[in-house]
Amino acid sequence: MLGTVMDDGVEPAVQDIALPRVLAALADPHRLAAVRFVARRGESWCAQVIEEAGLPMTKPTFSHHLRILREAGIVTKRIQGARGYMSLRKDDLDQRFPGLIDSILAADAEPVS
Amino acid sequence: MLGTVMDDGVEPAVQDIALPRVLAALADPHRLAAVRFVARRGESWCAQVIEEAGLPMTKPTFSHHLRILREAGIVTKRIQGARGYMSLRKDDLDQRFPGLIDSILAADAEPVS
DNA sequence: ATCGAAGTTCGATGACCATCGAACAGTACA
DNA sequence: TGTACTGTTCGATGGTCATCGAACTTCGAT
Repeated sequence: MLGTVMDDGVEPAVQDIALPRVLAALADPHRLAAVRFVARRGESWCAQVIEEAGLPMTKPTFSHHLRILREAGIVTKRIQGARGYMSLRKDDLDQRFPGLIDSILAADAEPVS
Repeated sequence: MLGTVMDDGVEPAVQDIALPRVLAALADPHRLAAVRFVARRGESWCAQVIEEAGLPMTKPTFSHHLRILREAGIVTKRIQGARGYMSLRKDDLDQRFPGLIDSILAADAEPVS
């Protein structure tokens, strides 16, 4: 059925992923760097992304960005123990917007300020 | 040479087109609708885009959006007579980010509010 | 139970942005 | 030479966003 929401109402279903929201989410260099990181390294937890991707921000700020990426339908979150693991929804994005994520990830990564 | 600016210093050279700026420019539904219009109809002047694309905004606001699209390297402007004609920089965008524009334009267009 | 670690939520703040009306600068035409 | 049209520039305004510190919750380990 259309319009179905996920468990906690944050992550949209595949058919509800909206292009402007995806583009807005990826337009932020820090969020783009985070997405690049999980695309290359696979499922990662928050502190790992912040540190190893070199994101110049605190945990509250990253939590804010994570929410935007989830609400856009770009990443999904899985909780295990005390950690929250995030991963790229590649199949869903490919189904909704074929070629979009690949062309974005193929672009040269700019250094995060 | 790298870093070269265009005639009026607004439109970037091909190698200076930056991905976050392109994504931010296309993240606005009104700008995306304008880009879709010129991609489908070819070179068009401002009043034509506003009216025929059904953009709910005044001329000053469209001029603002046009500037952002030009600064992002998405469209170019040509002045003839009293009119300013805008067109999509498809070849430059394809060279810089292969497949990006095609995947965006291939997505279903959402009605402009 | 206690302590530390992982993330989230909650204001608050400063910056940026979309929007408009008014005024302006060109161009075309009568 | 006016007159009408095209589009830009200039404040001003209301809204959204990225950022942080502080406080909180949950989990794991001691």
